[in-house]
Amino acid sequence: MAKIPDATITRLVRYLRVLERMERDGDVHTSSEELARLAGVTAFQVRKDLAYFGSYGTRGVGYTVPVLRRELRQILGLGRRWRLILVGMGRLGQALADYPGLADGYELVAGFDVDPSVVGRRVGPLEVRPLNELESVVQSEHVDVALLTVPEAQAQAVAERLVRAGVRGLLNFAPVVLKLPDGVAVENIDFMAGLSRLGFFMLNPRWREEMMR
Amino acid sequence: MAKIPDATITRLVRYLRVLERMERDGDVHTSSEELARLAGVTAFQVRKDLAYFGSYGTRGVGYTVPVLRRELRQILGLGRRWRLILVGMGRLGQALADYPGLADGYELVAGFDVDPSVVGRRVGPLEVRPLNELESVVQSEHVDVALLTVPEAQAQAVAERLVRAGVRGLLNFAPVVLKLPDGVAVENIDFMAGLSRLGFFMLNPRWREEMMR
DNA sequence: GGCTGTGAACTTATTCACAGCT
DNA sequence: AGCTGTGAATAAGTTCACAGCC
Repeated sequence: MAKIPDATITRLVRYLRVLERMERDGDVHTSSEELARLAGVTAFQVRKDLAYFGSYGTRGVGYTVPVLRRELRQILGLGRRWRLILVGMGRLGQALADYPGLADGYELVAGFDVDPSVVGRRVGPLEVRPLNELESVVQSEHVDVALLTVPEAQAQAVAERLVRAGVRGLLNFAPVVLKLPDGVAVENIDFMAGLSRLGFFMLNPRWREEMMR
Repeated sequence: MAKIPDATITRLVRYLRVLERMERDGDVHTSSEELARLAGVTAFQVRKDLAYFGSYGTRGVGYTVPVLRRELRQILGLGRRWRLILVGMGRLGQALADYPGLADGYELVAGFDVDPSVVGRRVGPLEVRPLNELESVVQSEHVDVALLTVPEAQAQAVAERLVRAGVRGLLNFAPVVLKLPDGVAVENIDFMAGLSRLGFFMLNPRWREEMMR
């Protein structure tokens, strides 16, 4: 099977959001046209993106919202409930701990911090544990993914500990490029990088067509 | 001048980070080779990315760290100090308000919330203002960018208010695709989308080469 | 001699047109 | 007749090889 552009994966997430809204609104039937409009892409793109994975619609008819939704959730790994931990329970970690949207496809099993004044506190559904329990909890609780919300300076070291302990995926909120072995999936949520890109686009409003200088 | 891939912009941010570390470490001189290694890309890519904007090195010699750093900051709009506001002072907003990294190229001028129990409180360097002062502050304080940290349900409406008030850039933390007029720069910081992509990559460790099914 | 800057080759991604089902 | 699924055409982005300059 063909190699899949990772822009496709990003778009699948969008389609899924659109479908989930449709399902909440009670819509049962849709088309590549409508999906495209609501996701802000072209109908060609929708069909091509889906075609990488299979064929989920009916020619001449369209797509059935709950069916396509289920398939996309499957593809994106939301078929299983990933087990997550939060590492770093500062304000960002705390905000994530009781973000209700997480409850959907994920199970938050623990939160860690080094700071003794935070350890033991209850945050959302979690009691904060000391960082030295990290390895044992990752193993005993079969943790899949860590949300890394520690300060920049510690991010690389903590990430390495997590990988050694057996975590397979990392959602990194620190503004550093983590160097980790292959086989570990990493996504970066880097708002400072976003701000810098924003600066560029504001300075160059016509950057899509022509460039400054 | 040529059209610039936006992947290039994302990489420029990385190069800048590498250069800033080099400068802190006192390195004055570098090469496309070294930059590439530290940024995790190829030397060709570094040179091509820079070439879109000008020529900042010396043939046979390499690049001067402070010079290239200054140029990249210029390109990414860090030459000027953007004026920011925070809209939504929940835990995420609060975490951003006293994130020290922001102080660098940005000036946080105000924070807003609807919740009367938050309004008036001091958060980091800010006193939280009521949302109905939004328009007047955006104008009087010449706000460039809003960091949008309101709940999903309000994001679109608040974004529209911000744009009408004259904000030119939006860093959107809500998991929705904002529909806004052209000319407004938007960057999305969407950790739920990141988690979904992570799920895909964990299910398909060889996604780069071959695909499942 | 060595490293940058860049046109040309190649690879990947998107757009399109239409064949294939229902 | 209508809308999906997909091979082929086009466009975009990356890699490369080497010309240009220090």
